[in-house]
Amino acid sequence: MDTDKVFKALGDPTRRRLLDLLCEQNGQTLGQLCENLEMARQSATQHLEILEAANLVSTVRRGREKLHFINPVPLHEVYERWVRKFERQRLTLLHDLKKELEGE
Amino acid sequence: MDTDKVFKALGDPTRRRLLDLLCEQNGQTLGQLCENLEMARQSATQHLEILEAANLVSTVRRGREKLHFINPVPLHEVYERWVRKFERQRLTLLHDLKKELEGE
DNA sequence: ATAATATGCAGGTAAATACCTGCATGTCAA
DNA sequence: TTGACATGCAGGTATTTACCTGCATATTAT
Repeated sequence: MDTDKVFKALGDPTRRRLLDLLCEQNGQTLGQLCENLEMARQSATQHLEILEAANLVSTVRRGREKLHFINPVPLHEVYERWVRKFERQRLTLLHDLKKELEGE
Repeated sequence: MDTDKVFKALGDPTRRRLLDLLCEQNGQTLGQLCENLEMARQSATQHLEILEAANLVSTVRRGREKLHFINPVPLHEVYERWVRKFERQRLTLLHDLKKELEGE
């Protein structure tokens, strides 16, 4: 997994909106997705390319249409490998802060 | 929580590195953090300001030093409110894909 | 007091990013 | 086959971003 691509992809609100839309209804076409965004089709295409490069979205052609499917695996991997390690800190934060303020 | 600020903050590898450094040792000064980055102090300062604006880092002044503490709460909230909703999709993805390929 | 240290502030530049318009290609339906 | 439709491709621009240099301020130690 390319962690940087995943985080960069998630760093834009339009792309998170696209993932939201696919979460509501998976397998939407480019046109369908565009109806819910306030931007030109080409802009949406670029966002979808970034999501696809991050492996957050997979596509399948059906005739002249392109269907988009969400892939939640990278999200879960990001959580497993990156977010969880910080959760331990929640318990020790106040303790560390107090110690530091006391001059260690 | 400002979701956009959190995601934008996490979208940069230097800022994720800073969070990693704080995870290893909480409460580091700006100078300590800079020793582990290959960039000017002012650049690191800007990154830390972004992390602070996203509430991922809190700071405390001690004399002429500025101590930085990681705050994992926004990360956990991002996970709770945003990542979890996509996990359900993991089970239905293949099913949806198959249905779509068959022409629905 | 003064020198060293830690950080803050004010810009300036180059690259990345997000957006667009215009035209081309491929597919379906009448 | 021809017109309508869905998407692809090639640029162009304006904003944002990441980085820097130079100088200012505040704190500590001698």
